[in-house]
Amino acid sequence: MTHASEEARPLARYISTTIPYVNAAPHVGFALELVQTDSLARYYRARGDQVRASTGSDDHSLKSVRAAALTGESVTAVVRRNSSAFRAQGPLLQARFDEFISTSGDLRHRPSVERLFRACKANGDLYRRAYRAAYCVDCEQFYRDEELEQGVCPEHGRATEVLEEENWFFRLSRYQEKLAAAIRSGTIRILPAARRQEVLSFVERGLSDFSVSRVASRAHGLGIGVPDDPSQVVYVWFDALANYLSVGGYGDPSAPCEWERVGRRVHVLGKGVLRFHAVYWPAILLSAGLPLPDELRVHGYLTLEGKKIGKSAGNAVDPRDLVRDYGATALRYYLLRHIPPFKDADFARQRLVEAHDSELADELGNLSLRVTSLVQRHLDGIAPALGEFAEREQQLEQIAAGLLARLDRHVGDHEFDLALDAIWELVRATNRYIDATQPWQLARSAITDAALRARLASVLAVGLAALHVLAACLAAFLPELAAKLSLALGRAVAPLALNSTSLVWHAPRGETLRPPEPLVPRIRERRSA
RNA sequence: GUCGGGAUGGGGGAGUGGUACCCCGUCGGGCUCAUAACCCGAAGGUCGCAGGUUCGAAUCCUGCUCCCGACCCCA
Repeated sequence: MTHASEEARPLARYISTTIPYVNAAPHVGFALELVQTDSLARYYRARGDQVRASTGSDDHSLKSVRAAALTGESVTAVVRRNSSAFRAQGPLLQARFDEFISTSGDLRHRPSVERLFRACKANGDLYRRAYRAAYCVDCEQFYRDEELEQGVCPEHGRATEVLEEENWFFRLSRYQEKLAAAIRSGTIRILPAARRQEVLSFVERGLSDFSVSRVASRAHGLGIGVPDDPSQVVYVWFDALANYLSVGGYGDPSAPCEWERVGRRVHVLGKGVLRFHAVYWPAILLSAGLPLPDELRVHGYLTLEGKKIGKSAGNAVDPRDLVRDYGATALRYYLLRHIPPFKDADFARQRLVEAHDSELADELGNLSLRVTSLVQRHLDGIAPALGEFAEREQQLEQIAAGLLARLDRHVGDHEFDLALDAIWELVRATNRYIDATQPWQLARSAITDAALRARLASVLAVGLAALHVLAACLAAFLPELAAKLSLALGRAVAPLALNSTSLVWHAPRGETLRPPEPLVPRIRERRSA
């Protein structure tokens, strides 16, 4: 056995969320992105890939300055508080990230931004240019003429003044052809296809250079200084996008960073920041001589009970409240199965509760309980071995065995709703199988009939095998529930590997089941008559 | 204004050429192992409107109506 080749498996996937501004606490919209991204990461880990999943916070936005001004806090206090609130989102939602990049707090970030800036500059893509535009002192930002109402700031209704300053600009125009080609060819795969078209037509309409720095004196101490030009700070978007490099150690030039080594680079993002990820970011990477992202998965936005959500709109619901009221599993389930992955949709608590109760509790939870109860009562709680497969068993086996290919396809296409639909076909088929075989009837005659006794054991073994398959499949999406199901079936941990969904593969092995109890208690008790 | 998305039975969603599908809800039945859960069946849709292509369209084309979004920022 050679020693040198015994390296760790190569990193197959880097998967990221965007890093949100921290001018306010997190809301459900970002929870959607976290849960989608986490499910993706967990799924590929279960399939045997080495995965690095990252999230973080963008601490250098001037919006935080305004948020602080409103409450009278210091900017650093606002940033620190909200950044840690975002950091807590992962554990809250059972979303497991390997990295959390805080752009102000993570020591790897600044050198990464600096190196990226220098790389673009060395390639001749950064230049200084005068910028002259209307400026609102209250907003502390520039406006284009068409955004103003007769020279008056739309936010504050006060007259703007014309200001001129020098900024660094990025030669985006130079990359138009390469970007168009990369997007058209699928080198950068953009999901859904409609978003790809959108970006493509934007690129083909012509790209103009964009500013990548601001005057430092107006930055309120936020941001990263432009290398060799202390009068400027790096523009917040250039800064924020670089977080995807910081994760992999790009700031340290002594070794190739992960971004360069990883098999696939996958970004999950909201439609509002598509342009930054599909145009500016790839152009910056091209300039710096770094590989392009491989996939951009663009989700839609949520409304909340029909109303627009916004960190600034004030109606944001704290995901902590949702988890407190319904549990992380219910929230994840609703977001994954009932929010279409790419489209705008309405988040409605009532539908969350209905989905949880009828699908998780009634269909899946009850299935688990009825099977384990039968095993407990008639087989002393010891999982029996599989017997001969007749037609019914073969039908169920077919559904189970075909599941993995469907999951691969749907997760590959970011269709979490369809992935869960596919899993639920097995849930429903297994309920039907139990109804059709009527193990409780078999048990009645089994006392005197050895053949029926064997048949009973076999039926319940099939039921248990199906539950094991379900636990394995659900681990990526509902990790806590999957673990609980595994435990109920007598296996200590949730299955990590998802190599097969065949019932035979997952056949019980004599485990001693736990005393049966409801797997998923209903949120809303249904008690009538 | 420019660009884009959507309109499917009471509610929410699938469905890009071949008898319209899933979940909830409603009604009826079965079962009784189970969280009054599970299973079966039924009612309910001219798939926004009008044309067109086609042997055949929710699905392709044209026009129209309505809703929403993006174009400054936003997950």
